[in-house]
Amino acid sequence: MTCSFSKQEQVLQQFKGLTNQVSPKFERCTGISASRYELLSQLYQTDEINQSTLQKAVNIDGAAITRHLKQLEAGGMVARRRNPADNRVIFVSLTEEGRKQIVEYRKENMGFVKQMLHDFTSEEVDVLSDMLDRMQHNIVDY
Amino acid sequence: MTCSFSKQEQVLQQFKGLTNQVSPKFERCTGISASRYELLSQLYQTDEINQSTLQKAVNIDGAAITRHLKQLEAGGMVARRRNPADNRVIFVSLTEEGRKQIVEYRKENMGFVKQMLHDFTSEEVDVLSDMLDRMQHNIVDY
DNA sequence: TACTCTTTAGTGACAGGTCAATGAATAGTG
DNA sequence: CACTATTCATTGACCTGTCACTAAAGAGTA
Repeated sequence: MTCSFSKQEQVLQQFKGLTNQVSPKFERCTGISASRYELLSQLYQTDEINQSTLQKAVNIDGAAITRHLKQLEAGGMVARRRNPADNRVIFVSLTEEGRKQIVEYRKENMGFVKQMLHDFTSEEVDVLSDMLDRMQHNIVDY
Repeated sequence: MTCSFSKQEQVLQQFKGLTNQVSPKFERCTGISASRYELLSQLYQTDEINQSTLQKAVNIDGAAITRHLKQLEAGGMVARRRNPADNRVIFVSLTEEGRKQIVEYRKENMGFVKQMLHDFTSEEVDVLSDMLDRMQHNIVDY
C-alpha cells in the first residue's frame, strides 16, 4: 500500500495553497498588494517610525521593505527622512495623501476579509489567531 | 483616536507573515522547496497523472508547474511523456530515483511539520485543517 | 584617538508565483 | 467536411520575497 500522508503534513500544504490563492485575489479586490497594505496600516497606527522597526513589525525581509517604501514614496503615499540624531536610520511616515488613501483601501480590505471568514464565529477567529501565533513561535528560530 | 484593526484583519496579516517565514525555513530544513515537495508527494500517491490535473491538485499556476517539472525532469526525479491518445496532454510520473528520494525528503518534512505543530493536539490539527478548508471555499471564486 | 564591531539601509542575483499571449491538438457544430 | 471554440502546455514579462554583499554611520574599547 502507498503509505498515506499525515494530517499534519496536509495542513502545511493547505496552508501554502491558501496563501497562494489569497495574495492575488486580495490584490485584485483591494487594488493594493497585501504587503503594501500592511506597511501602510502600520504607519497609520504609529506616525514616524524607523524603517528597521517597521520591518520587524511586518516580518518581511529588509530588501523588500526598501523597495516597497521607495515606490510608495514615489506614489506620494509615504515620506522618508533621515534621523538627524543617527544618520543610519530612516524615519518613515504617512503623507496626508497616504492617510486619505488607506481609509479607502481599508474598506476593500474589510470586505475581502469578511468574505474569507464569513462563516467564522468570533470565537473561531480567536482560536485561529492563537494557532497561527503558536505556529509562528514554534518555528521562529528553527 | 486611531481606530484599531479588527481581529479578522489581523488574522490575514498573521497568515501572510507565517507563510513568509515558513517557506525558506522549510527549504533549509528539508533541502527542497515546499512546492516541489508537494509535486513529488502527489506523484508518489498516484502514478502517471496529467500535468493539468496535477496542477489543479496543487493549486499553483500552470506556468510554475511547467518550470518545476522541467527542472525535476532534468534532475532525474520525474519522467514526462505525451499521451498518445491526446497529444496535448503530458503524463507525469516519478522515476525510480524520484521514488527513492522522496522517502528521504519526507523524513525531513515530518520533522519540520512536527516542530511547527509540536504543541497541537490532534483535535486541534483537525480543527485547523477544517478552518483552512473553509477559508479556501470562501474565496475560491471571489 | 584609533580600531574593531554592530547596526542600518540599499543593491544585485536568484527563486517562485501571477498574468497574458501563443501554438498545437482536439471537440463541437453548422 | 470546414470552421469555430476549447483545452493544454509553454513562454515572456512582471512582482515580491529571499540571501549575500556593500557602504556608511555609530558604539565600544584598548
